[in-house]
Amino acid sequence: MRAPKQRRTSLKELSAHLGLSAGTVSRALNDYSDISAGTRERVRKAAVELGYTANPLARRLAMGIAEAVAYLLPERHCSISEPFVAQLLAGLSEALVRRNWDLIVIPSVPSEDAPEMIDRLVTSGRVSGVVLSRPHKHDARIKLLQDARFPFIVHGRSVDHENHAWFDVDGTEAFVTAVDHLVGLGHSRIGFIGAPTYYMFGQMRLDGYRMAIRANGLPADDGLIQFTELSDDGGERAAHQLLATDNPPTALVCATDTQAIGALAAIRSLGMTPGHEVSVIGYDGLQLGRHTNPPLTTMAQPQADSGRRLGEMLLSVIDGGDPKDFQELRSAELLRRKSAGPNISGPTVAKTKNRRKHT
Amino acid sequence: MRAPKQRRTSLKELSAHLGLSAGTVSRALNDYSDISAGTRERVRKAAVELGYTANPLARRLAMGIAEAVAYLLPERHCSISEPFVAQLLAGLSEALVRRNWDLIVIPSVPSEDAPEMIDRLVTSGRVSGVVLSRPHKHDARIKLLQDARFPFIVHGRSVDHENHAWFDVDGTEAFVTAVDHLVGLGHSRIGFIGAPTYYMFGQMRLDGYRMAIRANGLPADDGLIQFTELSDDGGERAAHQLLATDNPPTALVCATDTQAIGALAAIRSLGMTPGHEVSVIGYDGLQLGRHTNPPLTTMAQPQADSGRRLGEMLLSVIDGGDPKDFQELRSAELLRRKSAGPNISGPTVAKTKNRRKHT
DNA sequence: ATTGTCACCGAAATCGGTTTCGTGCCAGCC
DNA sequence: GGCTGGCACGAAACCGATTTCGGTGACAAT
Repeated sequence: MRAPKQRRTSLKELSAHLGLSAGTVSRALNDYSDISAGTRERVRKAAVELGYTANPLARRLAMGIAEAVAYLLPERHCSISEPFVAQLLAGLSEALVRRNWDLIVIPSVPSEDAPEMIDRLVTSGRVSGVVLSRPHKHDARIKLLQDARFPFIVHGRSVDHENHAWFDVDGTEAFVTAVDHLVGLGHSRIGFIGAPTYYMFGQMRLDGYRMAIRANGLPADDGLIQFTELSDDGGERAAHQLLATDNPPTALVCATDTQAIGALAAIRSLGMTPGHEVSVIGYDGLQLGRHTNPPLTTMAQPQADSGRRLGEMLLSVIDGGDPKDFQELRSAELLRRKSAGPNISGPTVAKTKNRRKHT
Repeated sequence: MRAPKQRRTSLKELSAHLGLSAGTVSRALNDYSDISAGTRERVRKAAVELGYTANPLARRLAMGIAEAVAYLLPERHCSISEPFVAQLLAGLSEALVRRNWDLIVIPSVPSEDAPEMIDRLVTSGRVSGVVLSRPHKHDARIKLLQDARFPFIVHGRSVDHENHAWFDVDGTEAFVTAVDHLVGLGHSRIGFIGAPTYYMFGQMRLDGYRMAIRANGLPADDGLIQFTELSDDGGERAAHQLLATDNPPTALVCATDTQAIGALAAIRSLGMTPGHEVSVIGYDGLQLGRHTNPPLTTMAQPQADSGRRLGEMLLSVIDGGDPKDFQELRSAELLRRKSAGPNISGPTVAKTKNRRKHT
């Protein structure tokens, strides 16, 4: 009833206003060399006066460029890692907005539908690139995108990460650091609460744990390892399992902070004090960890600008860069709070010397 | 080097393959009545065989419909509420994908840039609707969208919510419930840790608190009210402030769960036990609250399907529905865990009878 | 046999841009 | 003066669809 929907000025109107042809105006605005400096400026001025900007839909169709990239939402049961999603999207969209590109969000689909989803994405022409996160070790989506020769970048890695662009934090290194820290505190029975190993990050964090256990000359005991879902509930259950054995660990490293928070609760519920009888180290660097009981020692990910970097790198790949040139590995760093303390139990190591389950 | 980029089949190719004109094929696929049933089926079949789907960019241009909506990311310092963003986006995109519409994410901008941002969104033609969240009481973006007569829906409300579509949880009611619960537990000095009141949700939760205080015949004491940022740090600081007075509250209600978690930490750091000496009720229903120390009693939001509802309602508005017909209010419900217990301190009420700070 | 109707489809305009190609004009040069 | 060569711009094709309009053939009516 009030102001009508703002009508945008079209190229045709602008060119009529200037007494020029549409093609000329278009070339003037796009810095073609066959336009005189005079008219170029005249066109520029008129464009801002009339508030002209090219209709993105028309331009995208004409140029055959989507000017948009897709972000594939992680699976729903990864939901606890969601605090990062918003940060990531903010960074991503900021990187894209500089080119006036759009970021479109694609809901996750059951893995059997992945081929169809990728195909739609690739052939529809809606997007010129894809960001995918939380990759599986053998991720069907990655293969499909590679086969289609479609630009993409992975937040994380896959077993085939030699051949694609990615941005990741070194989870293996982080768990070596975490275990080393606990060993330095006198712990020798260190449990591992892990994520499903079909996730690449789950595997790598496990690798780091195992490497560090061996490097420190500790016995490998699969009884100290529990895989569980990515939630506080999962962490709590796993911690209960590990602590209920006859020779329980004195320290736990967890694949995520939320699991670690569940582990803290489990320890308290057994009448023990986390960071005293049983130490806990998480992974993520959640802000919330500052106010858990006790404050959570954790491997903090440097992910302030990961979204922006992912965006920039993907744009480079879309521009024709070799994906192999865009692989970036960051390090997590130990954030010492209060949940990891010195081992106060006696030297139980000897007891376990020759004790091994499976294998 | 392997398979070339999948070329999509165009309408022209499909029509050539069929020996029909492009227009006819298009109308056949779009159920025009002037196409014989025979050819319609023939076209349908050929379309699936050749894997034809209309190029979205071309269709959008031709029809003048963006087939996409924008989600405006909340401001960065709202970051702690981010766990919800991913859920919301998942729901939203699922609602849109049924129509084959896209969800595009717009980074937040400083409020002085809001007019330009909204203008670009409205005139660019990239989107046919907007979802905005965490609205301010007087939100410039809302006014701009209204003036432009552009379809939008608000996740939350504004002072002008009579006149636009929205989806919200009743924060006022929730805080009445929370305060009533505490009063029922014998508390009479109940503190409030709030969000900035330029946010509509901040104001409404405060309103609920004040209403319930008055309704229970308790003295209004602004010394029991602290506004702070939406984080655990903010909650901790605010709780410290409130508990450091000579006549501290025996219970706290917090505008968000993260603030409440900070408050729990503050109480512990003062040597007291949350849920015993001082009770705490949060708001959100974060999963993590199950494993705080003690488990956090909270007003749980029913937001499993809020994203989907927002999407559906926005689509209805875009389809020409009256925004006033699409306003939906949900209720939060009290989730009793362990952080709110009976008042164990003496009847300190009398002492405060005539004590009032600021007015 | 001519006309009118209806069912069905082709041709062409359109959406709003980009890009290729061609052309008029003027300067330079022999 | 005529020829060449740029410079600067216009005309038109094109991107890949949708939609309007008009036309053809069959068939019934007169």
